[in-house]
Amino acid sequence: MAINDLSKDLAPISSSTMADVVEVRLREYLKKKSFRPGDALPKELELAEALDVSRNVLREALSRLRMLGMVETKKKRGMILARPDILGTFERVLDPLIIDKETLQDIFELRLVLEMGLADLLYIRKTDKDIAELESIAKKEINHDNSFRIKNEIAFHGKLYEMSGNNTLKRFQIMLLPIFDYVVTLEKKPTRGKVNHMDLVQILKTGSKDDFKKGMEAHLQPHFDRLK
Amino acid sequence: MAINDLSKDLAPISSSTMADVVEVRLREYLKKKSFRPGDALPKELELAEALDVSRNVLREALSRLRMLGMVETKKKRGMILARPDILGTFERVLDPLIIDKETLQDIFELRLVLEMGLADLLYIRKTDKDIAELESIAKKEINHDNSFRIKNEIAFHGKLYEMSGNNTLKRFQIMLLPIFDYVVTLEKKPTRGKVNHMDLVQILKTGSKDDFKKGMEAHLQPHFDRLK
DNA sequence: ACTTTTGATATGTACTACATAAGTACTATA
DNA sequence: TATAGTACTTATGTAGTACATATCAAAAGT
Repeated sequence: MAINDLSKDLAPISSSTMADVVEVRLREYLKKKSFRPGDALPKELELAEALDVSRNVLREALSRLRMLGMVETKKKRGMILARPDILGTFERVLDPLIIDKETLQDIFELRLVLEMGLADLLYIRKTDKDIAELESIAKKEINHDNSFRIKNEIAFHGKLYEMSGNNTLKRFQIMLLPIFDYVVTLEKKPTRGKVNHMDLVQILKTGSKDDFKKGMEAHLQPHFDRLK
Repeated sequence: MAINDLSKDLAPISSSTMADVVEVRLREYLKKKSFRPGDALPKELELAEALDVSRNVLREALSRLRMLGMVETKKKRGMILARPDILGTFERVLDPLIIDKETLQDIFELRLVLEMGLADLLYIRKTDKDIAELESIAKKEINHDNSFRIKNEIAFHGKLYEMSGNNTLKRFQIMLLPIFDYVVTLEKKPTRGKVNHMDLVQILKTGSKDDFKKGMEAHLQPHFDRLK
């Protein structure tokens, strides 16, 4: 970790290419001029000239901003500022095979934290219709083989996030899921909490928020037991 | 006219540029060949030729992967696969001024969820030393003006995340903080829960995990009250 | 007044050329 | 023989030119 910090502090000296600089400068420029989404930006040639770089370099920087969704370009109309999809960029680097072991573990824990903290939103926003849907999901997992149960596990918890009424949160957890599964399958022991999905549904129907928190804790207990 | 409208509806098919395609192809390629971080990649010219695009286009795509930290390049050595910093990319688009209102609200809630779910990790990993540090932070906020209290608020909750022993989580919340503050300051009413920081420290010292969860809930209650 | 055509223009793509840094091989000297 | 130094090679970084393509705008024709 100390090494990590060090490399972060010292790296930029050699690693700053023109495209890197231009990317930063452009970002500063967009912020400073406080463009609003939809506003038109100067032409490539004007920007390149103003920054005193080739159009090539400028386009490499623009390509990054385009990927992030910060700008959009059309053939004649030019460039306009756009709203980046904050999770879309995240998704691109979320590959279990690339992420280092510590971070994988961190993400595994992160999802546990989310799951545990979900109760408050749930009890503010849950509806009878939601609970009915959740119940039908939970019912399906009875009398099915293991591979089905995994899919259903995803559906169940996904529905929980959906019930939170927070779309960003839901998308976030969907992205985290492969990582979570990856870590879970690394440890081969099949985990089964004392509280199952149907129990949780029952609590949601008639129980208090505290009941649900305790239920979820019991449901996830096998995962927590592995932490140290 | 109907045909015209139709073509408008169907247009987006061709809206991907070469750089977009190459970016995807490269990512697939890296995945398929299951390169490990540190492995050397083919030269730009070879890649460009294989993909049948100009070096320009290839470099625009590479520029994106470089930004994400997926590849690193050195002058003669060529390119190597690297570990992307999954949060670094996130940070780039996390600007309250760009994000739309709904997402801002989502992120606000996301942080509340994290905060509420933190207890389990905390009670697995907290140490006396941590608690002592947390207490000293909490003590400082007595007899100070409001601007100081905000800074201290950040320090206190930051320390909580640190105590979770999850570095990714801590960095994540640091990035979320400006958004959180932004939303909080939008609603001008100064919020103050029934449980303050010193109370939370006391609970951490002598109370149970459940006590802490209830304490945190009371601490954040003013925020939850605003949700609907 | 409406449609068609034409022209202007900004981005997308390709190609060339050279600078620069970094590895490699070869040579000279102790 | 070992070492240091030098020249060469090579891959990326940057600049510049040229042309394709799509789209907006205005002129032209009905």
